Amino acid sequence: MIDKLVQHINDRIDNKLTESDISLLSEVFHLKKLRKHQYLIQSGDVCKIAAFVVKGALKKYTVDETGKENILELFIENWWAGDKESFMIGTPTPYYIDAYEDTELLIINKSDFIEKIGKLSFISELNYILTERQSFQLMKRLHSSQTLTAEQKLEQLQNTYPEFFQRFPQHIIASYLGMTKETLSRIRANALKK
Amino acid sequence: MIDKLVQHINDRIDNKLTESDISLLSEVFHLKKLRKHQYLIQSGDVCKIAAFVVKGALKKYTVDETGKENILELFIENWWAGDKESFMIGTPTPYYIDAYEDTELLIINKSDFIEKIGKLSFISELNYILTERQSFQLMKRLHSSQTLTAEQKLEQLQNTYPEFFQRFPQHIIASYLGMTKETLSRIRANALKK
DNA sequence: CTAAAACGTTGACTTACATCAACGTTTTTT
DNA sequence: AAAAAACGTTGATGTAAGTCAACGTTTTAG
Repeated sequence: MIDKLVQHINDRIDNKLTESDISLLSEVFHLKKLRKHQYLIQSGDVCKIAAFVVKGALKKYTVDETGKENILELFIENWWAGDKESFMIGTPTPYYIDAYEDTELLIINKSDFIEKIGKLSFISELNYILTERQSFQLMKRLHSSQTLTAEQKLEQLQNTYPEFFQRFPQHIIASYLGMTKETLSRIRANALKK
Repeated sequence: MIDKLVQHINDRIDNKLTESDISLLSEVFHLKKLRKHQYLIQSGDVCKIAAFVVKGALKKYTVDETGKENILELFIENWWAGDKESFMIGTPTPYYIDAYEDTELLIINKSDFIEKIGKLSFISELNYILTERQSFQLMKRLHSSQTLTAEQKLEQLQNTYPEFFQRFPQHIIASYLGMTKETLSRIRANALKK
């Protein structure tokens, strides 16, 4: 179970993990299973965990006054799910995260993170790499959100994360792209004609 | 000149800079002045510098086929201007950055960054803090971009960065918010009525 | 000092996308 | 196996914001 996390880390850092690193990870991360539709976090919670997705799929979203879900991130295997700002700063999260499929996570709680692994160099290194990549991707998504047509947004997602289309239904993809399911449906029907 | 940078760093890291840290910074950063409308970087360049804004104001934007500017970031005093992805990875930047006012920057080039300061702990710490904050802010901006009305976007910006309204004309603010200058103008006229 | 840009506003018109609603199909639940 | 929920599509209609254009004001440049 911990193997996928170990490999995830080894793929990203300079020096491979040692046996003792790995046994420390096994100690502080524990397995959590979520059934489809179960929440990992809910709006208003302070996010006290970081979660690595071993298996399954989740979505991160807000809910507006009218009850409409607005999806910000989708997570599948080898992604980290959670609200990093809430986790790091301790502010209540505005997001919900729930499992879209039955899901297995490796969870670490905040106190273990801070006391036991937060200061290890491989964790800092990983954390930095992931945060930096996250910010590069968000900059691109913001730019796309502000400049592309619905059709271009779809095309871009098909190029960057084609796996999402295998894992999530269209109304979820649509929300992630900031459009309605009807618009996405029409665009796809249109694209097929060409 | 270096003082503002020193203070910027001291405000963000745990242990204050030593005299030798400061003299190292003075050595690797040099002052660059940009006249209004001058470019700091242009689309297609590999961004080989990081720039701290001592005085002035800049904008970061793309230009589409029709020549329309699309502003992604605005920089004023105490911000870092540049394309971090291009700087770090060495890919050509898609952005232009130019001075909107006469501007003074403290510049460090990539080789000095890597060889002389990149591995210092205060630089890693600063870099991490700024990158993390950037990613938190981008997440919020993405969410706003996808969920708020033009009027709500304006209101939010007035709350988060009121100083922008003193430094940049409305058509620049409008582009930063992902709307046209006409829309921004009408929204403001409307808001006044209330 | 004068000309030229840059800026902001307003009106008329257009458009991309949202909303609302109905319906058929597939998947899940019991 | 039946019922319910989730999903995807299509049509009719609405609307927020974009486009185009004109014009007055302010700022900048020669």
